[in-house]
Amino acid sequence: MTSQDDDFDPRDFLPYLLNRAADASSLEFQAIYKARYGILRTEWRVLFHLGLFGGMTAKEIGARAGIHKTKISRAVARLEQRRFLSRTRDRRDRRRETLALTGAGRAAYNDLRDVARDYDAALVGDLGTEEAERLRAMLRQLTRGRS
Amino acid sequence: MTSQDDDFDPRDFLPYLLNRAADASSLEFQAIYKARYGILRTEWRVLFHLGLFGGMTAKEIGARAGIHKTKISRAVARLEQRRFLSRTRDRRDRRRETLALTGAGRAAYNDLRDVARDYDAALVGDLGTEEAERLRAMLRQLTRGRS
DNA sequence: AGCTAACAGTTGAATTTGTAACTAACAAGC
DNA sequence: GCTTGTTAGTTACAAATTCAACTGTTAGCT
Repeated sequence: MTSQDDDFDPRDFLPYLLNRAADASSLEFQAIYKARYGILRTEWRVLFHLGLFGGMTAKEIGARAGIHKTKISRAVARLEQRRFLSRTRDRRDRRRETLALTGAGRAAYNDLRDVARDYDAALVGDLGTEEAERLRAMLRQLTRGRS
Repeated sequence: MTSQDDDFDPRDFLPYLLNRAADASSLEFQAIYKARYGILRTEWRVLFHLGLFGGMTAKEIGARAGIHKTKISRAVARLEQRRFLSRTRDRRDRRRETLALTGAGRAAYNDLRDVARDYDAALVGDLGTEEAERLRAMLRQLTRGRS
């Protein structure tokens, strides 16, 4: 497959384009949750997994979101400090602790979910509804089996 | 625009899907340039801009790639240490220095460009050629005006 | 029971990044 | 020529991330 020709422009490289679009599209939203709740990207992700699925362990969040356990551990500690979540140690298996949002955590989740919805709508507006759906499908496919 | 309904699933959020696909699709390639040349992502990006466009200043690379000048500065320093690039201070404006790949730098660029081409082809294989072109166009559009 | 391996989660040290302040060089106005 | 403002690039310090080693707990095997 490897060729000698000089006909490949790395600016077209999909991982490059994906990274740039990901960075660009995250920037504004990131500024919002940082300003409103003083949280970082990993913390927002933990928040949204708990908001969406209810109680989960750190391990499960990491597995679903593709985030390393040390990052989760530190994000959970900070969210706990800010009283956005609480931990409950499992009776059956005392290594595991189930995480759940507090009232404040759920309020933040609901707020940010709404902001995300609006922001997503703006992006979809740029692309057209049908194209945006195509995009989501392709992004899921690229992630599947590779993460 | 903001709604009270509960009908938005953050797993569909485009920045989230973009970030996951970007991470997933970068991982393998990242492992390759790290293992072969001991370089990081920003260093690879600097390398590929220089390989593609020839001599440029750090500022220009940063502007084109959307990378902050401090990251560029450190990436350039490391690439210089590894003898992948050399600097030439401009006669006309002695604040500026033009960067250019050395022989070793060009060899690394050529090698990695080929790897990138093959890797890109594998991703395109997953999506289909036409869909992949659509994807690139959408990613460029999302980046445009937002970065 | 006693031993070993695996697992959930945390922590410390080294690396990397981000923010702001800095140096050196140029440019424009007076 | 001298001030003031801007620019290219670097650096210092704080914050975040990674990697490996660690604690405490469970499960399996003999």
